[in-house]
Amino acid sequence: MINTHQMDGTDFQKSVWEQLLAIPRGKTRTYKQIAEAIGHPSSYRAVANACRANPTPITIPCHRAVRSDGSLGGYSGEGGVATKARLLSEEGAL
DNA sequence: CACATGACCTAAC
DNA sequence: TGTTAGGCCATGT
Repeated sequence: MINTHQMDGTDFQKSVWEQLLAIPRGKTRTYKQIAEAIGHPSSYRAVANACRANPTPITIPCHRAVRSDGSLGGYSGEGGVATKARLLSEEGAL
């Protein structure tokens, strides 16, 4: 288990990261769904920013966040969206 | 405090 | 199906 509360960032970001960690392996959630999950249904923009501001893409499965259209969106980690697509493919979410 | 940024969303053409 | 335009919110400068 990982304590997001000991990481750097605002409470909002911590909440977002917590939801990301709550996403089961092989599954994907839209940014808007995450926004609703943390109690900020209209902050989907900030949610995407929180993911981008994610300090540890390794510890946090930020690659499980996709767009409502089904597009991958983006990825700040190494390899960019290419790595994101590969990770999802490895997990069977693609 | 005001402006600019971004891994977005929805509707309209 | 692809593109354009407007709205939306937390963060950083």
